[in-house]
Amino acid sequence: MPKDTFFNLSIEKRQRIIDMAIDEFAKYSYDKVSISKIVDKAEIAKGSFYQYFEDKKDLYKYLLLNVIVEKKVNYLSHFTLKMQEESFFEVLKALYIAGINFAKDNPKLAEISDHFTKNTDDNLKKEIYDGSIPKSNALLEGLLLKGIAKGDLNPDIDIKLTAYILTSLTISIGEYFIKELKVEDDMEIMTLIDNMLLIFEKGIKNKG
Amino acid sequence: MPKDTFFNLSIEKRQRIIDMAIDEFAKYSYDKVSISKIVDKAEIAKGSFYQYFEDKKDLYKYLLLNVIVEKKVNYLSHFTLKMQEESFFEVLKALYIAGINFAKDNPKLAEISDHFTKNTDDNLKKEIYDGSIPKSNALLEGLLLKGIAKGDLNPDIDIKLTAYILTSLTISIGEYFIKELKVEDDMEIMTLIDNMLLIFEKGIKNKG
Amino acid sequence: MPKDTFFNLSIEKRQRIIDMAIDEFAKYSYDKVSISKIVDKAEIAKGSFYQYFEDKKDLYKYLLLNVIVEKKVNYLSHFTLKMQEESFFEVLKALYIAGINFAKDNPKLAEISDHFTKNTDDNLKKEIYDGSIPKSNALLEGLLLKGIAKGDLNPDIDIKLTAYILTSLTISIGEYFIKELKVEDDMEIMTLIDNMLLIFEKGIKNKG
Amino acid sequence: MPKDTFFNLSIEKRQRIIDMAIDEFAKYSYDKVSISKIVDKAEIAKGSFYQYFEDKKDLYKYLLLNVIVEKKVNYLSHFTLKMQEESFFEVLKALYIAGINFAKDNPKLAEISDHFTKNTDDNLKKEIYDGSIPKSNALLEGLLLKGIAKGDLNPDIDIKLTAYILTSLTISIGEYFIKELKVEDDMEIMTLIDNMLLIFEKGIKNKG
DNA sequence: TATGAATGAGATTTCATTCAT
DNA sequence: AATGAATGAAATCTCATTCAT
Repeated sequence: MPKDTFFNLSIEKRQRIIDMAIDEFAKYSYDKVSISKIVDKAEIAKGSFYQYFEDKKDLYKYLLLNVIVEKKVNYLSHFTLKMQEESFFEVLKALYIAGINFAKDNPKLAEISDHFTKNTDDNLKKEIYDGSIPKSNALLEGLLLKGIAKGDLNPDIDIKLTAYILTSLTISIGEYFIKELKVEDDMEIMTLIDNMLLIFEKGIKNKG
Repeated sequence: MPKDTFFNLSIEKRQRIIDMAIDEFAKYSYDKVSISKIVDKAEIAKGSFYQYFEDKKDLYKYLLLNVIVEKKVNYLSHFTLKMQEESFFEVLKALYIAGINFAKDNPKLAEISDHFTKNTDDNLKKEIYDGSIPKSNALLEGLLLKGIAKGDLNPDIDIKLTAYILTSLTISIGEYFIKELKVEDDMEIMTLIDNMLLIFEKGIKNKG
Repeated sequence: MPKDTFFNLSIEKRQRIIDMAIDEFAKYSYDKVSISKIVDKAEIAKGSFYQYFEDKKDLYKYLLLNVIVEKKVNYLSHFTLKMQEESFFEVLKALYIAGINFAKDNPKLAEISDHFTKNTDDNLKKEIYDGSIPKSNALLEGLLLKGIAKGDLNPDIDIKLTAYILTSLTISIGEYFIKELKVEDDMEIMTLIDNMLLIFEKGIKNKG
Repeated sequence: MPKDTFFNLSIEKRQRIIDMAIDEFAKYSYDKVSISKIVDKAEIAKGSFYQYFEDKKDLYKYLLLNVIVEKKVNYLSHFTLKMQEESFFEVLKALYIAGINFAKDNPKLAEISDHFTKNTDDNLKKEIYDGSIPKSNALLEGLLLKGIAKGDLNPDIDIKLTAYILTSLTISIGEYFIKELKVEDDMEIMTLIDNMLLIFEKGIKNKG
C-alpha cells in the first residue's frame, strides 16, 4: 500500500503519477519497468517517489489490487446480477462480456493484468496474489457445480479441467479481441462471445 | 543464427553449450537468463560466446527455432501421418498427443517454449517468430478448412476464432498437465485429451 | 545549541523529543541515526525539528554536552567532595565509582558516550568536543600532580602517559562492566574497581 | 576473498587498487567509505571493481584479514621468539613493541585496524572477525597464566580483568603514540613502553 | 510556529557486450 | 580461435535538509 503521503497529494498529482505508472507497466513487464522513467514522466523527484511508495513492488501491487480492481468492479455488475437467477451460459456470457468490455475501455489496465498473468516470477506472483489465481478457478468451478445442480450442464464433465479451459479462454479471448479485432461496434463483441460460448454450450450442456 | 565458428566446434563442446543454455532458459525468462552463468557452466570464455553467437538473442532464437523444432519433428510424425486420411478430430487428437508427449519427454524444452509464449516483450516476440504464431494458427485454420471440406465440421463455425481457441488450449492443456497431473501413465493423458476434445467435438462437429 | 524555539516548547514535548533522540543515539552510531525515525517516534513534524535544532549535529552536541553532562554532575558530587581531602587513590576510586554508577543508572546515556568515544570521524569529534578530551586528561593530570605534591605518588612517573592510561581505563572498565559482569550487587562493582586500582596503586605510588 | 580476476591483474594495478582502498578506509569508517571514490582514484571502471570483489565487505575483509595481517607478521617475529623463553614482562614488551612499530611504519593500516576496533556495528564485526577479539584476550590470558606458572606474576591477580586492561592499553598506547608523539627516534618508543610497563610490573609481579 | 511534501545528490550493484592480447 | 579483463550506463533506493503554505 502506498504511504499516507501519497494519498495526501493533490488529485492531479496523484493521477499524474498513476497515469505514468500505468503507461510504463502496460508497455513493459515488471522487471523492465523503470522507476526512473516513471518519475521523469510524472515530473516528480526520485526521492518523492519513495516518500509515496515503499518500493517498486508497492506501486505494482497498488495498480493491480486497487486501481485495476476498482475499475473492474463496475464492469462486473451485470455479471453479479445475473449470477443469482440465470442459466449457467447466461452467467458465463456476462462474465466474458464484463472482461471484454473492461479491456475495451481500459486497454492499458488490461495489458497490465495480462503482463501479470503471464509473468513467470512465481515468487512475485504468489506475494501479490497470494492465492487469488486458484480462487479464479474456484469461481468457475463453483459456477460449473451450480450449473450441474440446476440441470444446465452435463454432470459427467470433468469439472476441474473444464474450469481450467474456461479460465484459459478468458485470456485468449482477451488477446483475440485486442489483436485481431479492433472493434468499435459492441455487436461484434457480442457475436464473438456468442460464437465462442456456443462451442462450449454444445460440448458441456445437459442433453436431457 | 550462430556463426560458423559455432558449427566448427567439436560436437561435445557444442552440445555442452546448448545443454547449459537450455538449463538456464528453462529456469528463467529471457531477461533473467545470464550469459555469464551459461558460459561459466559450459566452461567457455565469455569472449568465446560472442564468437559463436551474435548476442543473447541469437542464442535464444537458435534454441527456439532450431534446437526445439528439430526435437519436435519426431513427435509430430504420427500427427502428419494421420493428417492425410483421418477425421478432423483424430488429427487434432494426434496433434495434442504429440505436444504432450514432447513436453513429457523434454520438460526443459517445453519450459522454454512456455516461457517464450508467456513472454511479454512483443518486440522480441515479433523479431523471433516474425509471423510464426499466425503460422501456427494457419496450421489449425488449414485443418479446420479441411475438416469442413470433408464434412467433419459444421461449416458455420468462425474459423479464425476456433483456431485461436484451439491454440490457446494447447497452452492451457500443457499447463494443466504439468501442474495438476504428474502422470506417468499414458492412459491418463489420453483420457485428459479425450475429455477436452469431447467438449469441442460436440461444439463444432457437423450434426448431419 | 538548540534554537530558542526548542526551549519555548512545553516541558513534555521537549522531554519527548530528547527521550526519543536518546533512544536512537543509544542504539546507533551518529551516522546511522535517522532524524526521520526520531521525529516519527517523538510525533513531531520533520520541519519542526529543523526549527528546534540547526541540524543533526546540533542535537547530537546538545545530548553530549548538556543532557548527559547535566545528569553526570550528581554522580560526581562524591568525587568532588573527596577531591579536597583524601589521598590520590581515594579520589581516583571515587571518580571510577561515579562513572560506573552513572552507567548503571543511565545505560542509554552511557551508550551514547560510548558511541561517541569510539566514533571514528575525527572532524566531528573535534568539532563537538573541541578540546574536551585533552581537558579530560587535564583533570587527571591535575590529580596526578596533586598526588605527587601530597607525597602519594612517585614523582618519577610520566604524568602525561599515566593520565592517558587512566583515561583509557575509564573506557575499558566501563566495557568490562557492561559486557562481562551484569552486576546488580554494588559490592561486586567495588571489588572490580579495587582490583583494578590495586594494580595501579602498586605501580605508581610513592614507596617512601 | 577477492575473486580470481583480482589476482590475475598486474601487480601495479592490484597495488593501485589496494592503495586507494587503504587511503579511503584509513580516512573514513566502513559506512562512509565510498566505492565510487575508490574506483575513481584507482582509475578503474566501476564495473571492474565488482569483477574483482564480491562487494564492499569483500574488499574490507581482504584488507583487514589479509593485507594487514600479512604486514603484521614480520613485526611479531621478535615477540614469538621471546615467547618461548623470556619472562612475562619481556614478552609483553615485545608484543607492545611489535604493535607500535607496526603502527609507526604503517600508519594507514593501523588507522584501519583502529576504525575496525571502534566500529560499532557488531554484526559486521562478528561476521568479519568471528571470534577473533575474544581470541586476542585469550592470548593475553594465556600469557598471564604462563607468567603465574613461571612465578613471574602474583597468583592473586584477577586474570580476566588484567587481560582486559592490557588489551585496552594496546589501543590507548597506539593512540598515544600516534597523537602525542610523532617520534622518529626508536629510543623514545622504548622509553614510552618501558614506562607504561613499569607501572604494571609493580602492580602485578610476584613479590616473593 | 507548525507542517510535511519536495528535493537530488549519492550510494551500491548488475550485466550484456567489446576489445586487446 | 580463445581469452577474460574492461566497460559504463542504468537500475533501485536513502536521507538530511529546504521551503512553501
